[in-house]
Amino acid sequence: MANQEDNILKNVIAHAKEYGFIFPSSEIYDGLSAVYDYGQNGAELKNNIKSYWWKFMTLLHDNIVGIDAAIFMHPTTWKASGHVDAFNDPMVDNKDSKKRYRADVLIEDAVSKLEEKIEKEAEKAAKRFGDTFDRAMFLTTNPRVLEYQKKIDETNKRLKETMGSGDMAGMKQLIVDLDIVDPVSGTKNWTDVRQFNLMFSTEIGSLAEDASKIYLRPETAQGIFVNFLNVQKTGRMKIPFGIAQIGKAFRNEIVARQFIFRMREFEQMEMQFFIKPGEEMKWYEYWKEKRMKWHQTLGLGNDNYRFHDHLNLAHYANAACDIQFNFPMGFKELEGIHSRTDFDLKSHEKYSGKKLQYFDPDDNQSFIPYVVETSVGLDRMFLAVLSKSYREEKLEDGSDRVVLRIPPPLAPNKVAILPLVKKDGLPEKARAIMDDLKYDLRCFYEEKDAIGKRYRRQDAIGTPYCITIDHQTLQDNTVTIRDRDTMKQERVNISDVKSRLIDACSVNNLLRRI
RNA sequence: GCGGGAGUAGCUCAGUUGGUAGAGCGACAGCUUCCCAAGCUGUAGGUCGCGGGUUCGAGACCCGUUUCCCGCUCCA
Repeated sequence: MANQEDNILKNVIAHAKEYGFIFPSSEIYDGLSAVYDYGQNGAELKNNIKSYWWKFMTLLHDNIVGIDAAIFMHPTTWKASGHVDAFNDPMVDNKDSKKRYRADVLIEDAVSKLEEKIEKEAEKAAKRFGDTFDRAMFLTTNPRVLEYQKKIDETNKRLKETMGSGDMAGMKQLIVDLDIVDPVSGTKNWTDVRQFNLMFSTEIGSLAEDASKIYLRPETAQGIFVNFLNVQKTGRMKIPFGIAQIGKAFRNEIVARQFIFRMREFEQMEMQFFIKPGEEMKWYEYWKEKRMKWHQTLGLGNDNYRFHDHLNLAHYANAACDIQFNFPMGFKELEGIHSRTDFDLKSHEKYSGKKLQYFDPDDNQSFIPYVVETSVGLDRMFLAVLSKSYREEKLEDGSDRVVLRIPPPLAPNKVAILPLVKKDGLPEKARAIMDDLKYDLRCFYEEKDAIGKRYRRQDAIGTPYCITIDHQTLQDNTVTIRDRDTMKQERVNISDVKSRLIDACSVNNLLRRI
């Protein structure tokens, strides 16, 4: 079973490359780990997914507007968001409690416990010896104290060394040697110590001495939060309202694998919805339902989606869940829906010294809004569509075909224009038909090879319709429309073709069904 | 990050104990005009992932490196 599913992913990856959807980045130089390029068909599919999302947010909701913030942001942004602290320290997880600690803090705590032990020994001795107690003498001669002190000195020395050299293994060994237990679970079941440096950095300013370090954003959300007031004021937005954004984000993942599921450079489609404090659970439920509906309307199969509640909440959230999708490698996160409270705006207020509040004219009070966030991984969405569309079919006549049953509004090409033969004026007629369609529909023209072969080629890239121009076309202005999924053909008048195809292939019509 | 496997034409692969690369499919051009990939003719593609070593000689052997896949680990 698992093996079969592995093969599906493998075949999808091979198909994606062979038909111009996804290529490994800089492949002629052996590629770059966990970085991929979208090819001629992939770029179209990706743009169509973006369009479906963007229009859903900004056309269907008159209280949601879109922005496009820069990838570079002021470094303090990432202090306020919590990313600098969480991403740049040596961290270690306890596998039982699932809690994450700074390794150096754990070790320092252990040292202070040893110091407390020495102090206790000294107090005990002081009681026993009364006035004759010589503390300095005791501390330098008592064997137990000396043992503790030796351990403290040694630990401090090793901590300094490992921190200085970035020796994570040495730090882990220190945790093991000190028998440090997790205060929550009480176990010593630790992961390796890892330097969390998940943000990519670069320098701004071309003069080396003036250059200052800045980060490539690890999430797009902060671009929305820092623009909260700009948008609210210039757009005269009234709460509740949302700000949507599609853009790239970057994370230097330790392990990035599974094709485009986890990449170092990826794209997010995010909407932050600003609301009154106390109403967050209402809106959280509202957006859970809305977003699920958006996914299911694509028609990839409702059983392939499920909610997954977060048990361990991130530092900013008071409720969070994923919409998971049934990928070839199993159910995995496709979209996150988080109730972020006022964590982000409050933090930006603190760091920037600027008020980030909303004045509510109803009760003449200003407050920091709460936020409900929905965030889709665009590349994951792409993988969801591609992997569920991919079919290896056995036809009635015994032959095979590979078809991408991509929802027509998302398909890279909407229609292929195929003259049955390349003579007798059929190509000219076909070109004329295409010239009429090309403003509204992405067309693909081809006259080479047998018609059946051309149909199969279109199946492989997910073109939902093929128009075939034959000799009868020249007589009565009819063509056949061949359906990708049923492979059935229907003869229709040329004048009816355009509206029919637009009906079936437009993103806007898909939106109407949500 | 650790362990295992793989990297030969666009794709799938072959290449016998080391003697300086092949097939099928595909692509392209022409013929054929046949509505569901399989007719005919011809053409173009590879310094065998990269670097080094052993050897008279390496796609084959050794070392390093890189990319991908699988398992473990990890995953705001």
